[in-house]
Amino acid sequence: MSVSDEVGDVRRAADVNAADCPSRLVLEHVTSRWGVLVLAELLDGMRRFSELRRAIGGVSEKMLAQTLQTLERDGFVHREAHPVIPPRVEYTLTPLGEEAARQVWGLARWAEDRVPSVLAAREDYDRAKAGRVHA
Amino acid sequence: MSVSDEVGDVRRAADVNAADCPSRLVLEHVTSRWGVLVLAELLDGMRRFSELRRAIGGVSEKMLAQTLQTLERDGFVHREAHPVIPPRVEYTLTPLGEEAARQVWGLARWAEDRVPSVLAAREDYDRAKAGRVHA
DNA sequence: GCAGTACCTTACTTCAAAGTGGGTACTTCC
DNA sequence: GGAAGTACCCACTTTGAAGTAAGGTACTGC
Repeated sequence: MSVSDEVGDVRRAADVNAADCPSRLVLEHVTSRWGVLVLAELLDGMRRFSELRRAIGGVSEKMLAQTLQTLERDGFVHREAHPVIPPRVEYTLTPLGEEAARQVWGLARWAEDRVPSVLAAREDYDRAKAGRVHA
Repeated sequence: MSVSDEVGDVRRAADVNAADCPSRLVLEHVTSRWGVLVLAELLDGMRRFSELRRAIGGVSEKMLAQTLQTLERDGFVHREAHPVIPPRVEYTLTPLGEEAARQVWGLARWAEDRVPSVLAAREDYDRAKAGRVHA
């Protein structure tokens, strides 16, 4: 008899190690290629669509729009469209989104810092592997 | 004149917002679908290949092997193969990998906790959108 | 002597993610 | 009056990530 019988609720039910757990999707959305960068950028404050596009190198309009929609649907970003000409749409983090953003921002910062270590590790690995092939 | 002229080194050069920055790849490896789960699992200590396979629901042998190789090459995971029969291979985190694992573990935990909030947000979003269509 | 175990690798296939190029509707700038 | 800016959407194509299935080794146990 497990912890959550009796009622069909989700007390402690979420488990990322379960293949069909919804937490997997939540995780995949915030750690997605562009999701990470959008969240990190928004941590700095409100941004317009084209500001995000310019800030995040290499993102296409399509992917940015798609990423923002996913994040909005999950309740991480708030979208405010002003019915003016030219169109003005402002994106901000929700409290929930700020929690996520803080974590991925840390990760992004860490990745930047550790680039030299990783590059060195890769060289070691590749050299060791090449050596094994020739031997 | 920028901060890093004079020498061709990489002082403060890493920037995740630059399309061609290596930090992008580092980030993508640790935040990859299976990478997150492998790192989080290894935070608990040494694991064998088949232990990881059993622990992480839904991962195929191919993807697990591939993920472990990527993480090993980047210097996050240490692989120790014992030449015995049947083969025994032990995976552990390197100090660098532990830094990454701690962060993604936090993210995984957070995702589990926030599943109800996200599910609720999605319902709101979908309901609002459906309403707009019918109106 | 065949199944089973452990740790993969390779080949083939599938499918979703991502890029490309177009269009919209309206305004301001030159 | 033509270009540029704004915030997208849509259709199409390409890429690459992932799943499936099979093979391979060197044994152990039945």
